[in-house]
This record gives sequence, structure tokens and C-alpha cells, in this order.
Amino acid sequence: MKKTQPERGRPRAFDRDVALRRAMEVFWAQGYEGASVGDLTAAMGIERPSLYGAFGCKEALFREAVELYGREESGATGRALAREPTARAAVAAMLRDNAAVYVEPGKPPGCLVVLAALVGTPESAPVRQALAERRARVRAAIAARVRQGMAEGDVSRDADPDAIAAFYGTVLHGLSLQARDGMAKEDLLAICEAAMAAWDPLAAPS
Amino acid sequence: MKKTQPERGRPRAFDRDVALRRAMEVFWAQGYEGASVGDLTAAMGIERPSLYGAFGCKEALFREAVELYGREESGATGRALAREPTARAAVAAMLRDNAAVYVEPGKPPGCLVVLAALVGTPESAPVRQALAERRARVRAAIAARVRQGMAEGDVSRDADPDAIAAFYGTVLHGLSLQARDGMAKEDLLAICEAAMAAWDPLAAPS
DNA sequence: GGAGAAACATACCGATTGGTACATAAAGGA
DNA sequence: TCCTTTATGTACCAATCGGTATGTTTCTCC
Repeated sequence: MKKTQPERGRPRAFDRDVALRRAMEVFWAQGYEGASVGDLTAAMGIERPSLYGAFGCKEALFREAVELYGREESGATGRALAREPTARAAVAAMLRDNAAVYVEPGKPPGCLVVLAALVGTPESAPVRQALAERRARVRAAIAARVRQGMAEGDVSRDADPDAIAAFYGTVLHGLSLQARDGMAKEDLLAICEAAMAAWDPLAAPS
Repeated sequence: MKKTQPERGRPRAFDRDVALRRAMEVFWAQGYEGASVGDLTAAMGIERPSLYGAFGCKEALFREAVELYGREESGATGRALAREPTARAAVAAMLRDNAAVYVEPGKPPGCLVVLAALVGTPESAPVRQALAERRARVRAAIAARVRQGMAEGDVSRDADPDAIAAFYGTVLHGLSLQARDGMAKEDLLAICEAAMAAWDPLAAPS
């Protein structure tokens, strides 16, 4: 998978993966526009030209950081939706596990995809759109899981999977705001529980 | 109320209130750090020194803009919480009316208090905190309305007003994200309806 | 042991950031 | 009429923004 063929010139003096992870943490904490190239190089332990040589430009670095985040830090959603036996358990686990992840010590609270580029200058619109598409994919995944539940009989045939997904996606995204505002884990979990109180009226089979 | 005593020097050549409103719209659309002083003066129709003379600095202008927003653009929440006869109707109206306001044509979608300063450089931390406090006040107002419902008998005595407020506050804030992502009004309203499906399990008197 | 290729650090680029000095203009008070 | 006060437009400030040119170092290939 990782092709590290013997390279020609001078070998890179830093670990690209580690540097990318440091960059991700800066973007995660300060957002795309709030993270200056100086902030990034300082956290990555490299000089400017090394950053541009290895990643191209700030936006490309950010996109790689978002992919790394999706790969390593946001697995809870997909895991919950895939592994739980019913749609209800899947959504409940998705909320609960994300709430826990959003306040892990040593990491910026909340989700990078939600927080890193919500508003800003017109120049960064492509970056904002890229994150918006990732958020839309989460909503689509929830809707798909609800549809699966309808097919398997644990969700009412009269349920509206898109509306249910929009609601639980909204709660999920809202959790990132609360986490960034400093809310404690138990309060986030109480929000998840409260949101699940809507499940039966919305989706329970008759 | 408006003290316009005859002033001494040269009179201001622009309408301060109108200029502040234009600044508010820029902050609302682009956020605090995403709005440059050049963007602001262009929208306000004035030159830099006039801005600094009338408002002090960028941060002071932002704080005035936030107050103007609270006074003129975010009345739906307080109105709904104050006027509706039951806690349930109050929360439902709060969500519904805000959802409608969040997608009003000609205005930036979503709430300035939620969107304008979520992440950024360490220098703007005071601004972010000011908005976080405003968000906390909304949650406190919801909790107070639920407590009022408990006192008046339309909310169960076993209900947890802080948990209920945290949940509906999360949904309210999440609506701003969805609105900024371009969600249509009817879909936002469907989210509000879904959220209200949790009311009876959470708060209905036994 | 070159020769070529790639990464390194320093030092720089023009553009933009928030914020001002300064001279001028327009008002009220004496 | 003159003086004080305040606002205005131009032109500017140092600092920072994202991004590079350049000369040197360190590697592989022949």
C-alpha cells in the first residue's frame, strides 16, 4: 500500500505523516483561515519551503488534513452506522460515540469538518464547500441507515428517512458547537439521550 | 431616548446607524475575522478614519454589530419564549420562527451569533467568548421557560429543564449550520417538527 | 568519483492586515 | 471674525499574509 521506493535526491528530513497530523491539529483548533502558514510550520517543526515542497499550498495541505481527519478521527460515525443491529441503535451509538470523541482530552473539542470553515472570505469558499459536502455525506449515510432499517423492519414503513437524517444530522453538528463551547461530556450525552426520545414517534414501527 | 444635542465640530456626513447595519451584514456573512476593514468600509460607504472615529476599532464595531443583531434580528427567540402560553408551544415557536428567519431572502442564512466567530486565531478569543456567552444566555432562557412550565403545570415535575434546554439549544444552533449549508425552509421546519417529537417523552406531565 | 535530483535554510517577494498622521473642511461658541 | 472642535480624505505605518528565489546540502545512479 505504501510505496516507498528508494528516492533519488536528498531524503526528507521529517516524517510527512507526523507533520500532516500536526497541521491537522492546528486546522482543527483554529480553522482554515485562522491557521497561518507560520502557525502550521511551527507546529509541524519544519520551514516554509518544506511545507510547500511536501504539500503544495495551504489549501492542499488543508484538504489532506481533512482526509486524514476523516480516516483517523471520525470513524465513530461510520462504525456506529455499520455495526449496530438496528437503525435506532445505530443512530444512538453514532450520537453517543461522537459526543465522547468531541471532548477527548488533548484534542480540540468538536468536529473539524463542522468547525474549521463555516464562514470566511470569498477566497476560501471552495474549502467551505468541500467541508459542506462532507457534512452532506454524513446526512446521506444516516438516511441510508434508516432506509436499511425500513427494509429490515425495525423502522416504520411510514417514516421519512430524509427528515430523520436531517434531524439527527442537525443534532450531531450542534454537538460540535456545544463541545467547542466547553460543554462537559455528560451534558453532551444527555443531549444525545434527549434526541433519541424523538425516535419512537418518528420511526418506531406501528 | 436618542440624545442628539447640537454637537460642536463638523457634523458626521454619514448615518451611523445605517453604517452599523451594513457592517453587521458583512460580519454576518463573512464572520469576524473574515471581514476585513476594507470590506467593512466599502459596505458602509465610508473611509477608514471615519470608521475608527465613529466606532473605535474593528472589535468594538463588531460588538456594536452584535448588539444591533440582538436588538433587531434575533427577536424571534425571546418573543416566542415570552408570548406562548405553554413551554411546549414556546419552544416549538422558537424553533419554527428562527428556522424561518434563518432563510429570509436578502439576509445571510443562519444566525450571526452562532456563525460569526466559532474558531480563529488566539487574538480573537475575546470575540468568540462574547458570542459564546450570548449562546449560553439563549440556553438559559429556554431552561427558564421550561421551569416556568413546571411551575404552571404544563411540564412534568420530573423533567430536567437544563437537559431539555441543552437539547433544544443544540437543535437551534444546528439549524444555523444547516441554513448556512443552503437547506430549504421546509426542510428546516421538518427538523423543528422532528425535534418537537421528543417533547412528550422529555417533558409531558404524567 | 562525478552528475543529477531532491530537500534544506535563509532571506526575500508583493499584497493585505488593522490602525494612524496629517492637512483640510465644516460646524458652534465667543 | 476668530477659535475650538470634530469629521473627512489621502496617504501612510509596521506587521503579517501566502508563497518563492536561491544557494547549499545530501542522497542515488552511473
